[in-house]
Amino acid sequence: MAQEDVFKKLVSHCKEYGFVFPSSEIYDGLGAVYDYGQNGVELKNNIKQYWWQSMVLLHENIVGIDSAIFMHPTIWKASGHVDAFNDPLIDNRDSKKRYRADVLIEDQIAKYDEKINKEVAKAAKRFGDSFDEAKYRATSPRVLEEQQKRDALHERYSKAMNANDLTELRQIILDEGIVCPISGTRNWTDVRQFNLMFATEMGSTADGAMKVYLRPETAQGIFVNYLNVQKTGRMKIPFGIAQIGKAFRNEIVARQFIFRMREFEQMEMQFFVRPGTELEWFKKWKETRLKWHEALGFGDDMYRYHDHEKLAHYANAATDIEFNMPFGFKEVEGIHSRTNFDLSQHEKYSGKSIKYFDPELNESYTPFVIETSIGVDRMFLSVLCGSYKEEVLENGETRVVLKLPAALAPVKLAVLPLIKKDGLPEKAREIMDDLKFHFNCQYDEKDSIGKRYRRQDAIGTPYCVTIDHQTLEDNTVTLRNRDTMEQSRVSIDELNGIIADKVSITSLLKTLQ
RNA sequence: GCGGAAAUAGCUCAGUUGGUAGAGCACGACCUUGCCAAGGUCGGGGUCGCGAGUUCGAGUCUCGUUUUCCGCUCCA
Repeated sequence: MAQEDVFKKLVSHCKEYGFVFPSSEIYDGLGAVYDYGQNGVELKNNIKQYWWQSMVLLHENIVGIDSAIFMHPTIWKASGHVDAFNDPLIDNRDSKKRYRADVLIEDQIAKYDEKINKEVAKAAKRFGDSFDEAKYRATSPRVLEEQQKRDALHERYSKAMNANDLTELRQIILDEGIVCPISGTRNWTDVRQFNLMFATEMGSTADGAMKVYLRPETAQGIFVNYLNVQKTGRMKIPFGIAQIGKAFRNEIVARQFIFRMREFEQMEMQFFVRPGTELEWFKKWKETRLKWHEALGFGDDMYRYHDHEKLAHYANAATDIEFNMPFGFKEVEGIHSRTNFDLSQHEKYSGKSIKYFDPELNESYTPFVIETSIGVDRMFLSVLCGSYKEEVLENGETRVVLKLPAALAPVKLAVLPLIKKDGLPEKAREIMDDLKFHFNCQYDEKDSIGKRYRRQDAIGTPYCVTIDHQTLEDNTVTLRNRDTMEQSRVSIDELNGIIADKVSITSLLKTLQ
């Protein structure tokens, strides 16, 4: 089966079995926004728990925070987010190329300047003047005409830019007869402002309301709090701060199911180190993070590093951990050496010193930062892609099974009375009432036993126990394994001991040590 | 954003030159059965994505629109 088909089936499977639903579906949906269903939320919570515990429990020098989604707007000026993504863009329908509208117009202004200079040069030659003299005295009708045109255009353009008038920008392009350098046509779309950040207003909208943004990344919440945490937690460098939270990006093109969403969740850890040691720590976190992924058991060949050659403005080293999705190797996690860019910027824009005093060196400095940043939703998708299997059984039938790592499975155990009479349901309920305190159990008495096993396979439940007539006599049940489909007879008293350890996050964490 | 394709029940799909909305699976109740998607009876569920237009009559034809998929483009 082609990989794309697998992906399509996986998307259907997610909806059919309560993992992921399109947002606002009964209103035709909302682009690139998805909701997690009853099984999806369990899987997602387990992923978050696995990450959080691997960071905060296993590292004495890493603590967590939970910062607000709204932050002071100047933070996004300091971080570079406001300037970096605020361009008016226009497309040419024939060449299908996209241009910055302001750049097109500025090029046009430059063309007028060229013309004017040419005319001036001619005049200079004619009258034996120097170029500057000629320019100063330029009075030829041609020069004046071009100058007027240029100045008019410049004024109109500045006005439009200041007013952020996109319709006017487009009109200027049309009026000036600007053509696409590739297609040579004037078949332009509307001008659109692409700002990556969602904005809203805080306070009364009547007047004096402050424009605030929904955070496009969680990292800044850590940076602006790092000194609070360091001081109140008596943290010594090197130390880290972890955070899980929602972030929002107004993506131009958001596709590929939950891979690129407009509202998404990040798990970020910013690690503060002494300047000069950052590349050592970068290397260490690269390795640590890959191990975390590999511990899930999907196979080490499903992952690879992708080192960045073109670095972001804040980084001096960067790599991605990619997972082999049905649509190719795709970034799931980024590990960046962010230098002291963010902290320095916040010092500059806030005017406050946020330097760390290093008691060992007896000096103050702005720490360097190693960031590990993973998309929860991408992680969720990679786990599902790695788990989704269609197996051909001995009898020739196919079963769909999610071979989820037991610690991540939404339901750990299904409790199934073989038939729904003769006191078997009552006995099953007794077992449920005992085990439900230890892990997530599901009771099912509907349909044949085989059908119920398959239903549990489809949501990735690692274990099923079946209560039969023998159970009433000797207090034993059959324990069925999802992956091997093998059954063994065990005592009810042993159940918790056998299952609890295998399905706990702790068991997964221990493999990291 | 551009181009192409698609949208009918929870899922997968059928629906003839325009003439009363269908199947399988899934779901609910009851009966039967009893360890890997069993059988029977009955039942619930769709203004055919949405909005116009043509027509006596539109799931079907036309236009618009929304959403999804595939390419391109974009993605500190």
